[in-house]
Amino acid sequence: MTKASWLDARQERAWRALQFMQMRLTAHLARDLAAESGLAYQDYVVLVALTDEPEGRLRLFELAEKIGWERSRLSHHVSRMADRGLVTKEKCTSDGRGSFVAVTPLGKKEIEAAAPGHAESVRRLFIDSLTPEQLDAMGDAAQIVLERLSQFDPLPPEQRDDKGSAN
Amino acid sequence: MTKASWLDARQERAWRALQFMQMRLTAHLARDLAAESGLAYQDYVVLVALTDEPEGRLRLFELAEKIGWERSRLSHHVSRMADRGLVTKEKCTSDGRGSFVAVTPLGKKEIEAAAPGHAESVRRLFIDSLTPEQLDAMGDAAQIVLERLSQFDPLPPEQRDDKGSAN
DNA sequence: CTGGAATAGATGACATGTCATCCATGTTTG
DNA sequence: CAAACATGGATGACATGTCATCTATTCCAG
Repeated sequence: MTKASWLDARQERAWRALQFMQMRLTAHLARDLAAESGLAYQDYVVLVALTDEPEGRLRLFELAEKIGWERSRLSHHVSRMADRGLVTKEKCTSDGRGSFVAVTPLGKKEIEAAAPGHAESVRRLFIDSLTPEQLDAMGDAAQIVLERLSQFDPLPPEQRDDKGSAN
Repeated sequence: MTKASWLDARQERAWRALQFMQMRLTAHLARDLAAESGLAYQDYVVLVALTDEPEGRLRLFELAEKIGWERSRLSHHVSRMADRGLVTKEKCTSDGRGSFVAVTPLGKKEIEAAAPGHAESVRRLFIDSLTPEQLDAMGDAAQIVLERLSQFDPLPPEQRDDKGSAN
């Protein structure tokens, strides 16, 4: 350890454990998902977000917001998914600039086939390791961090005055 | 929600919050780091792992293990870092196949310049949002998940018989 | 010691993500 | 209404990650 930062041992432990957990967990989940379906984890995220909508479709920017991706990443990825027939792009009539992404029947089929297995993986690899209390504690903590984070986030990357007074 | 999986609402909430936290947090940290130093987050990880060692160097496979990366990813990335003069590769005398990666003075300088700012970001964006108890709880939980995970992990991706009896 | 397996690492082809930029449309304001 | 500006999205160049494969070495069984 020695350096690594100016976090104390405890903080450091927690921080590293979290990072490692995230890394390992997503690698594992992605592997399982790929093995049991033709979907990459990213495809899964997109498809869930879409099928989750009553219309089965969203404007690109809304979808990006919903899943927390950058616009351009989503644009690229949706194109690739469209090539594979998992989604389609539809022009938006009310706003000439925009488009919708919509799940196709194929996409729906794939996601429905993949979801139970994925959920099982999540349970097996993550949820089942923890008590409900621990899980809640993690969820609550994550929520809190997210809320704080959003106070910083919207700012254009410039005006951070660190030691400042606000918040 | 409706579909999304076979997790109950609580589990789902926690799981999603964690994922989002991770995503936002690392994006933010990477942005801060890049703004304040010439380092990408990945560079930081590698350099910390190396400077953390008494010798300032590690075999590639050890480094990969330590930071949880795939070999090939590390190999590529170390090459790029070597091109930038942050690390060097040294032949291993005791094992003709292997090499060491070692921090260079430049790498050391950069990491030392970057570390305090990064630590500050971690504190500001993550640690300070939580009580010490919450932080510990997260760390402990992550540790537990990691340990369970390692029971699955070493298996070659094939022999998973899901509904099986083991564990 | 020798032939086969395992290991360390490099490499190239390809998939994915990021960044800057561009275009078209929409929105605002004088 | 027109000129400036903002927004949604696409795009191409480039950075990064993954996968399969290759080479060189080491290890191990006979």
